[in-house]
Amino acid sequence: MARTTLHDWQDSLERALGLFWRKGFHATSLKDIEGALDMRPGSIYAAFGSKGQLFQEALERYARLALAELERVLASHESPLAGLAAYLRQLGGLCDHEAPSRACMLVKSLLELGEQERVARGKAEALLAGMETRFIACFADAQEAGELDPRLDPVRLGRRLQAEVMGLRSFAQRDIESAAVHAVAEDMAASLEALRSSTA
Amino acid sequence: MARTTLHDWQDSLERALGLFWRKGFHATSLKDIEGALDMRPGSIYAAFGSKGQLFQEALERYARLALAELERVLASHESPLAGLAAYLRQLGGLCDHEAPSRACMLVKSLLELGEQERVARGKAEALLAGMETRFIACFADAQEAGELDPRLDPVRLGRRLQAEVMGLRSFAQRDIESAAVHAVAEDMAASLEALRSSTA
DNA sequence: ACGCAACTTGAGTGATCACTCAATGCTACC
DNA sequence: GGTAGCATTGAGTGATCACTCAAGTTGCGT
Repeated sequence: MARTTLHDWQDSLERALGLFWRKGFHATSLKDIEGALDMRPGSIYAAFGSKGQLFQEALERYARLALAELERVLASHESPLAGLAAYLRQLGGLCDHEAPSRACMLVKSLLELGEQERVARGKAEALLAGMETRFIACFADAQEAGELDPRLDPVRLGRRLQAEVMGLRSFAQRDIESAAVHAVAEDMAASLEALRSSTA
Repeated sequence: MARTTLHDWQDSLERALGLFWRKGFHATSLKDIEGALDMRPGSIYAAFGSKGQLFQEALERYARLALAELERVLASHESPLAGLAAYLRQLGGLCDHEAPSRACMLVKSLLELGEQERVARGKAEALLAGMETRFIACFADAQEAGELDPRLDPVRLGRRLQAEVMGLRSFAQRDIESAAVHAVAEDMAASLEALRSSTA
């Protein structure tokens, strides 16, 4: 029939994700994307539609990976609270690994995008809501397991945890010693563990 | 001698601050600024030098106002810990007032600016460090007043508080019910108050 | 071997970007 | 009232923006 595609869609998306995560939406130009994907404008538009649509695909991929990582950490711990605490402690190591940015791409997008980019902004909001939902489910699970006082509100705890993660990762974006980030993460994790019922 | 200035420098800066706070650095164009200040490019450049310098002036003004507000709340409470808790609870009302943005402009800038805007980014970092310093001083004061266990580390507590404020305000930027933000703020404030020494 | 169709190219689109500067307007002083 | 001199104007600068499309390239079915 026809010529085979030269570029792998997933791989191109991965490269674009790195760019957008590091530089944000507005500061990333099509020139940057052309360079990172080694593609010319025509191919990019044929594959992804527009800069905005490419950004949205990148957002979704980011959120999928972030949720998968959370699931991985949760699965490797015996209880929901222990899993969440481990997740926080792992975030304490943000400064120690190379990544496009230490801040959460969803938060960066939430703070950067305005009315002009309504659709992408809405996507970021929805993906953050998804993370919140997962956090809430963890606390509900902890209650079912008798790990958490049943009088506490999982929704409230989930939202607080999301705010703490947002704050921790934004704090890590500062030009600061790795130890400071580890310490903040440790304190947050300890607070979480302090919720554990003494009867559990 | 000469013609008197038509525009008030402080007032112009205030308008620019509102724009930058709401839309961020990249999404704010000189056209936007011309409109908000009712000034033509020549006047803007004569008064502020460049878009980047105007942004930096706005950042500094923002930080000065934010610090002043913190001082105001602290002064109106009898103890450092009570003041900080009140500050957090006040942030819970972010959704209830009209403001350019519910998120902190320093955090928005920290997450948005890259290597291209190194100077402005550095300024945002320095101003955040100033806020951190003030938080730390509060905890040190609380220890001197016997309000806080002297074995705790004020630096560590100050950083954790900054991360929580960053997170709370970023969370408030979500399209969410005001009550949810109030609840997160209340929980953070309660955690802070739980630090109070039983002997105080 | 060939021709079609899908993929890729890259010069070019108009719009908008931050910014400049010669001309003009205005006021304070003489 | 004249004028010295700063404030202001706004059309215009080259660069860059996101994006298009006709032409070229290539692999697959026949």
